[in-house]
Amino acid sequence: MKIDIENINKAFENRIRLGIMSVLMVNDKIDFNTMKELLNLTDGNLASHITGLEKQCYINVSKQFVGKKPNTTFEATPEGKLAFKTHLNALEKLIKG
Amino acid sequence: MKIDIENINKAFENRIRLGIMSVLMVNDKIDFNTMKELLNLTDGNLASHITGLEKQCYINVSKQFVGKKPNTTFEATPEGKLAFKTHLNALEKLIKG
DNA sequence: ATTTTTAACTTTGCATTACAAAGTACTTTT
DNA sequence: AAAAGTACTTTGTAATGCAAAGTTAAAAAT
Repeated sequence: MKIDIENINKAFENRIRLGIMSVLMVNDKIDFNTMKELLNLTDGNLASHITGLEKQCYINVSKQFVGKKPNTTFEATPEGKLAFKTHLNALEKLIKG
Repeated sequence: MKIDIENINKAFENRIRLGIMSVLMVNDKIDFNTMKELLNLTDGNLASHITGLEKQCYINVSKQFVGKKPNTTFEATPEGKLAFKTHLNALEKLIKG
């Protein structure tokens, strides 16, 4: 009865990144400020977690103008979605002994 | 659609502590070395996470002799079980958007 | 009797992480 | 011109994670 702790992805251990990914599994695209409010974060904190996930290629960040305001949006990559699902499976297995 | 990230307990964020608690939800008591092997940890690493969980009163640690060997066992406190369940509920909610 | 092993830590040292707060740059609204 | 919004980056500090080595004490082996 050895326990599978390897498939628990370090990138998703943190609750903020867990939150970000959860949001991005349900919402195709979401912008900076919406995410910030959903998760109740400071700008800097969100930005840094986003950078982390982007570096691992789990999300894509794109910038455009909406009306005349700059707008940054996030979306999960296929790779990110897969990794997150794997993570959730590992979590589930772990919890169910 | 604000997201509940507060009920995600920081004490259980780490995968090792998550593993420890999962094991202790299923197994009433478990000893140091069994836990160590289950989770594939070094002595020091297990000891430090155990100390963390004990300080929060989520687990109890007891020592006795089995045969003639010292034996340390862990068990989750009622408080710990409740906190862990709350954590899992928060996780589930989060994941299901 | 002395060495080795087992159990369970504690300490050390280093690298990483988390996060608030302040600062930056550029734009737009007032 | 001043204030506010968007999206960062930088700074500073504290906490975390973890392997590896060291410690203590009892037990088993030689």
